[in-house]
Amino acid sequence: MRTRFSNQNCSVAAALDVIGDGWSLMILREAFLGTRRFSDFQRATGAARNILSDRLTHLEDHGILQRIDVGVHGTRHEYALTPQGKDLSVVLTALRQWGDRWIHPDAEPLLVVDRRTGEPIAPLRMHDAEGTPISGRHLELRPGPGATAETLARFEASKSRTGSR
Amino acid sequence: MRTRFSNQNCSVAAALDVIGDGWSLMILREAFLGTRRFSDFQRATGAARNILSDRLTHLEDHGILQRIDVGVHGTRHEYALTPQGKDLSVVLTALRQWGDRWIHPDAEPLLVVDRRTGEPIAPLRMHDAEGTPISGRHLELRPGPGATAETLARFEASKSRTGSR
DNA sequence: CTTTCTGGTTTCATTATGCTACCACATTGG
DNA sequence: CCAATGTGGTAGCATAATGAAACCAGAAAG
Repeated sequence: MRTRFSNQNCSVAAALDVIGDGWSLMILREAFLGTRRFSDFQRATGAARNILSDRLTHLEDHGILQRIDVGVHGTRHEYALTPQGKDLSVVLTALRQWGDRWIHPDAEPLLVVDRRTGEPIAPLRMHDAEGTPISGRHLELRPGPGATAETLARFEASKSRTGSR
Repeated sequence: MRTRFSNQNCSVAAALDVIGDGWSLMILREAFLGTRRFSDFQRATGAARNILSDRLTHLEDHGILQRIDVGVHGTRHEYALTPQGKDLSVVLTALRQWGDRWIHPDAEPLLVVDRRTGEPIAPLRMHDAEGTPISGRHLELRPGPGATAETLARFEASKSRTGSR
């Protein structure tokens, strides 16, 4: 079976179990462009109908999309982003900006702009608790409140070897 | 064959062709934790050795990792992040923060902290060109300099129907 | 009341994944 | 120097996921 990652005590792994499949992210990309109907997703992504059906159900089960009845007697519906789904815009934007920088430099297919000014938004950056931009070499990962004993053990081990990373 | 997305004139799709597979992101997560050796990646991710070998080669081919000889006579090597690979830290962080918020609320397995202060970094946000935080409803996607005729046509079509999104 | 559209499900061939075993070369210990 | 062990893979095979196409039921349109 396709390995699931959720047992790894890691939010990255947990997120990947929900959206870590290529089609899911393509569906979400379309959802952020305003697509809501099954057949529109199909046309826009090119996914096979069974795969699309499967992924839409999966995203609904995980609270990313919600199915909303539209026709009068309701076998017809739309898929809308939930707040949890909308919160993925940062992930999509991070991916898009990375792709723009390294794969399509100076030829961005799409721009994320501020609709009030028409100006592209700033590249995403990381900031410290006070809001000051922080460079990659000042970042460090360390166990949090949800760390398991296994996670803690791993950090103990690496701390003695290196200064971590 | 597994469908590739690069033909879609979209940086998200292009990025997914490079890192859009579950194992690739798990490998990158480990790389950011300081892992560099084949067997360490194997232990940490649990990926089968052939899959791991395949993905490491793929990531190297796409400029995310570079293979560095270490043993004296060099059949032994390490995989290090390139600048292009390091630039994925925003993507990983976005995924981690989303997973922390929605899947492990109040029980984050790992925290991204500023190593100088030990304080967790701020949640990623989007900002306009002047650096002011911008809310999701003010964001809009529009064709950029690399948009194909097809992309442009699609935006023309949707503009007439709705006010876009 | 027939036709078409939407939103799927089923079937089946093709690919990718995940094990396990195996292998070549290097290093280590004695 | 020689054996044992570690590293970084490949090879082969069973199983699971994917993708294409056909099929289908209910709703809407005419």
